[in-house]
Amino acid sequence: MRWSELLIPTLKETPQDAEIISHQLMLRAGLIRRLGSGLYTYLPLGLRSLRKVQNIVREEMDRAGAQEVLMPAMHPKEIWEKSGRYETLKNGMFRVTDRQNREMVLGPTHEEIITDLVSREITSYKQLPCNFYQIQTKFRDEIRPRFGLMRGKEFIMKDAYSFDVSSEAADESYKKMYDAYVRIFKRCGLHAMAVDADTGDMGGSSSHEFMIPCDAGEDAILEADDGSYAANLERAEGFCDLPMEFEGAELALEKVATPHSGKIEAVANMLKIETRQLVKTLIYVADEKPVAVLLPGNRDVNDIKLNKILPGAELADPEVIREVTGAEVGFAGPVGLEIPIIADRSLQGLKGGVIGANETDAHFKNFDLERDTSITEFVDVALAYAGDLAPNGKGRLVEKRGVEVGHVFKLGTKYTEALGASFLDENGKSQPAVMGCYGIGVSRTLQAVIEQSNDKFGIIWPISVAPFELLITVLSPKDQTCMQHADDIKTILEAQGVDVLMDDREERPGFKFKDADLLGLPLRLTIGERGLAKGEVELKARTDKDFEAIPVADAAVKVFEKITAMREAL
RNA sequence: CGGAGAGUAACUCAGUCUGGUAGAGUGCCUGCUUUGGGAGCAGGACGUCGCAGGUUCGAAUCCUGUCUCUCCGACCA
Repeated sequence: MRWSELLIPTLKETPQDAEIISHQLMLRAGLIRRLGSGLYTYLPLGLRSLRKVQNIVREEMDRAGAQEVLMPAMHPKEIWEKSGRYETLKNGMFRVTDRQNREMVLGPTHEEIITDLVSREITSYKQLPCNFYQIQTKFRDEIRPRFGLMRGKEFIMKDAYSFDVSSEAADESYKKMYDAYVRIFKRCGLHAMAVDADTGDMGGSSSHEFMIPCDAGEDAILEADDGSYAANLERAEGFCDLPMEFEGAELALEKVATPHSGKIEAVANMLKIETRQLVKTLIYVADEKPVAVLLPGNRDVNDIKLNKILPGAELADPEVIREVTGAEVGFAGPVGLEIPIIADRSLQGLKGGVIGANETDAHFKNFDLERDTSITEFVDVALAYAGDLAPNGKGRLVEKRGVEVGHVFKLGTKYTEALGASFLDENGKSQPAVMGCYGIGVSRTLQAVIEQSNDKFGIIWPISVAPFELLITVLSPKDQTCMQHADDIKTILEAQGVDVLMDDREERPGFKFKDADLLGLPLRLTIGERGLAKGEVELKARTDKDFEAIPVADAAVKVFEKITAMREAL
């Protein structure tokens, strides 16, 4: 196509409201424009790249045996009530009413919808396994949309749903999708990593997120330095160094005065000890009953883990704490408490610790966890930190940031039971199908590509998702010979299936080169009078420093070779 | 929703403290010159100063309210 016939509004200056590099470049290269917070128009170039990502996704889904469907974006409220998610997701959904005053929601995801379909259409084990996917706009009333396409109120997602006869079979389907995801991100030119993740509102037993490591990422990841383990911080398990024995391990409990020291740091300073020698005792209320949660003094509670152990638990109010411990906030300790005590597993074997004395302005030292108290349960409830030992005992955890571009879940029978998606097995017995769901943020993936691949001049597109594969920069569009050569080469290459953009604008060369680098198409062919005088044109990859002069007669062949090689490299 | 900041030309911003003719650069239009890394000259078009109210002889500027956008936290592909 000709540049002069496309809307490619490049910007010399960086728009004010774009913070991260990929967002800035998407605006500057004329890929997208904002309508409102979290709402973007894809301009011709942006749409071309988006389509390429979609096609890669489509090819790999088809290859993995999934069938494409397209479900409505607008759903009756009732179907969401069946799964119970109308309540849990309420605030995150856009809700609308029709003229009959019927309540509808704009779909944030489609587990309920596909399961409803499957409950009607899939009735026999002979029809399983099956896997349906769609590529569609999703609507979520995000608390805070940000970073352009990274988090929008409306975004394009590929969502797939598998149904199987058993959880073993479901594991197979999960594996297939997992492998397809690895291929998809690789083909998009992304360096993705899969990490253990929390299932959140989706429910189910386990999940992996596909993360693109980059500093602008919204998620924190902990990865073992030998690469043997990686997890979202929300989910990560880490071990502090064991055993936890400190000075005074053999001595009896001894009360010490700690006036005005209701904070871990203050006590540690006063007693001249490390914070990890202290035991943090937090009083929670779950099911209207108080529970004590014990952690090393230098650790914090992972709310997600805690919520799994004590659903709905919230930190107790000061009055409750006074009632339970008989002391002001800050002096709680496990000795003498009459409520259940759960302890983080890293405290196992603690000797010589310091705890609150359940008395204002006093602590105990020489605390021995096994000797001095009885723990109801040891659990993993602490937030993991960089520097912890990985759960497999190999390697130390290192923190990274990442963009979540995909998430695969094993859902079990949560939705199939709620919506009655059961089938008859070989014995004529009715069973709920075992489900999995698999999402890719297609529009987010597109931006992640740019976030991961750019330099100070602009985008560096991987050829698989570049809006065009080749840019022909015609330096003298008014010169008939230049234009004729450019047109000929373009025609030949287009006939061979190469996506060609020809910069035929009447602009000065420097201006066009700057735009070329900003757009970042993988290969550039420069045709100018100066080169043509020697019968040459110039070929340069976006990643090359210098161009290569080639005879104009060989240009089309040479470009096709290069493009083919670039395609094959992905 | 809590915290921080910003709304003035298509874009980047000055002007607001200390009220008195609406500004610059970039971009856009016309012409001439120029033509291998964001050219030069000349001319030109473009503003309800986010919106509403108030104070004042007079408001972009002061006051009140309100809306929008961006950033930091909880949500998530």
